[in-house]
Amino acid sequence: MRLSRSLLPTLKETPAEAQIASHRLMLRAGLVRQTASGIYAWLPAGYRVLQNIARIVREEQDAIGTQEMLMPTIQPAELWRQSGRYDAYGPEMLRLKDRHERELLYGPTNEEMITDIFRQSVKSYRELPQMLYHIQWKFRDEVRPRFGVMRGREFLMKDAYSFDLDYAGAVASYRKMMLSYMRIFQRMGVKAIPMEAESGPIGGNLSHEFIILAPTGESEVFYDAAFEAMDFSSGTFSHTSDDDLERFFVQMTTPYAATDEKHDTAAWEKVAEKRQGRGIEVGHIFYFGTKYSEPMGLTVAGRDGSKVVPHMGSYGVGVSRLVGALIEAHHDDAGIIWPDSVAPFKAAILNLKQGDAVCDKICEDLYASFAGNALYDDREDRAGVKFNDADLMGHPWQIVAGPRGAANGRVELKRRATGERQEVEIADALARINATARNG
RNA sequence: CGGAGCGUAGCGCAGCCUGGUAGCGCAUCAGUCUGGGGGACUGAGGGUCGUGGGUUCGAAUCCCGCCGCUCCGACCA
Repeated sequence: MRLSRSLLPTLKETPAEAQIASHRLMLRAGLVRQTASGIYAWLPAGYRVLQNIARIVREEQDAIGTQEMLMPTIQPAELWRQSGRYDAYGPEMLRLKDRHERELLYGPTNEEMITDIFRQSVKSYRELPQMLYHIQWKFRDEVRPRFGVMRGREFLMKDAYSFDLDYAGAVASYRKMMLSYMRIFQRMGVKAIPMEAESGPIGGNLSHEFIILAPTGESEVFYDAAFEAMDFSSGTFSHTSDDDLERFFVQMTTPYAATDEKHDTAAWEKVAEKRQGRGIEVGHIFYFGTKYSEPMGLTVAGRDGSKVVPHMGSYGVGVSRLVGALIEAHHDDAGIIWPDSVAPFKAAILNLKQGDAVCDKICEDLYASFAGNALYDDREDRAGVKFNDADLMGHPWQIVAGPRGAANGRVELKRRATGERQEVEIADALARINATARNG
């Protein structure tokens, strides 16, 4: 994108409503604008980040064999009556009526709908197990939205659902999902730790929430330093091997990890290397057996012809929340520091002397070589403005083209995360940038 | 849902207490000079003061209602 022709409204001052760092920075960096309490519009740069996060989620879900689909945001009340949740859910659910007075709702989650769809078409044990997911907007009418996109009312969530013939199968699905989640968060450059959780209104009895560490997180967390060295990149564990899944699950659930709600001081005392900090919940997985399949009449024929009620689980990642959470984990006084894998652009190109033939040529050539994956600051502004905006927006790399180096065909390359700057040949700058993994 | 606060130009704010027809900084536009960390000067544009009603000769200012937003606490991907 050319900055001079982009809707990328950076702010020098912080709007009064923003309190925490990520909210302030998202507004100042021109990523989002609020349209109502807890409801946000995603501007071009913010939307690119959102899509990058969704892309990583998608790739890692696909990698363990989860099928992507898309369910609607609006659901009939009837389905929720079948599960018993229509009355149980309470005022957090946004209820609507159409012109015929039919009762509808804006989905806060999709267990009922996926169960309904599944029961219509799947009739035999031969078709199980299956895992399905979609990335779709949800609405929960929070009493008190706050923290920008981290606790909005409308939010983008990846929700997945597993269907297995029995408990053992469901546990395997659950572990695959946990593995997929660890890979997702690792690729986004954050340390996530699964912690045992209450299963809440979704129901069930096996549940973990994924907490990423950030100094401004909402809850206090306690964990064993053993988590810090773990690596989940592909190759370390196979999602098709039961032994690997077992080994993985044991590794994840053996070291101590708890939020303040479930903190056990006696067990904590025994941890050799203690870590304590703040955390933000970005994912939550549940096994809930037949909580929905049973009342909604989902059955398949078993091997012997008898009816089998599938065991289910559901698995959520807060995609839009992650945008805020990643900023909480990666920022400094000057602005955002995007991990390479989710940054809206690979690099920013700063033309320090717009209108200078040599600078313009260098920048135009550079910009063309990025094929749209760079932000070209071609504004008629002074150097300081461009430096500050680039730092604020958090591009992993800045390529600075000014008259000082341009005459010798050199540019300055700055790494946002470290602040390191050096003058290099143009080709070297491109080589170094391309060496950083685009997709994490 | 309990408690508190705010709404005046794109953003940040003053003015309100003690009514007299709106101001500051930044941003924007034009021009000149500048040119490697938010530059300087000159000039210009932009606000039915959230909204409806009331009091008054006169309301941003006082009174009442409504709407919106935020913060603290209880609750949540």
